[in-house]
Amino acid sequence: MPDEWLPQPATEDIQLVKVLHALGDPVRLQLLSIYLEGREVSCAMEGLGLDHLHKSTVSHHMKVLREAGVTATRVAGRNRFVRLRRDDLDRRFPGLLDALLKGLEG
Amino acid sequence: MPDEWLPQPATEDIQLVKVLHALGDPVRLQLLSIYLEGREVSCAMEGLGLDHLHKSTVSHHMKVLREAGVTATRVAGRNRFVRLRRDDLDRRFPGLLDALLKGLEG
DNA sequence: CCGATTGTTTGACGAGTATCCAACGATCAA
DNA sequence: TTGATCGTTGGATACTCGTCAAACAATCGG
Repeated sequence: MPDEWLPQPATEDIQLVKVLHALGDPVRLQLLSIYLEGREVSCAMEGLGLDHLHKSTVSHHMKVLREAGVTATRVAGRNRFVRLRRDDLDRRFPGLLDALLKGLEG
Repeated sequence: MPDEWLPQPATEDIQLVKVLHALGDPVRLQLLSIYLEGREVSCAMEGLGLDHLHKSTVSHHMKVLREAGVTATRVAGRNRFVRLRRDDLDRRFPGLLDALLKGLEG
């Protein structure tokens, strides 16, 4: 059985204001910095700096990022592997992710 | 008497998460697109696409942008002239404003 | 001085949101 | 099948936020 993907907006439907709103939160910006490392991340991974939050809270933030078009989620068994929609975002908002990456480092 | 400026965070104190939060609102993103044109804008200017909002609401949004470090406000008589802190933002988050400008056009 | 203009402040209200907890469904392992 | 794991969903709660309205302060023009 092939992998399934959770619903997400089409590339051309990604709206800047929703992306900015999604990223204008400390927890979700922390998630972004994790995703920017390029790994596919599972929800319950530890050591992400989110251990102080309930799992349902993290799940909520991941949903916000997905619905804003920032991330894509692949369902494989019990696990959901989340990754950045880097190509889509780079095409839609060129330079934005690069600038955010720099800003998160500095 | 020289111009006065409303209080604003120092360049090195501008935080990415606060900038993104400030811009993650339709009205404030509209204000940004106006400021990006480079003009100094007075609060009660008409034809900015904000005629549907109460003046106190616009004032509130302008305050949010200033406290996030996005704009600077110069007080001259009854008027407050708001401009982008382009140099500060470019130094702190290189490429961010350029990417936003592109994203607002497209 | 007086009235009009410009913008802020305060309070109020409704909507949205971040968080936790408990319960649940689905999946995997033994 | 049984139990454990992964993540979502719903309710509850407290907090934030966007908006308007009214009052206010400061300024400018006559």
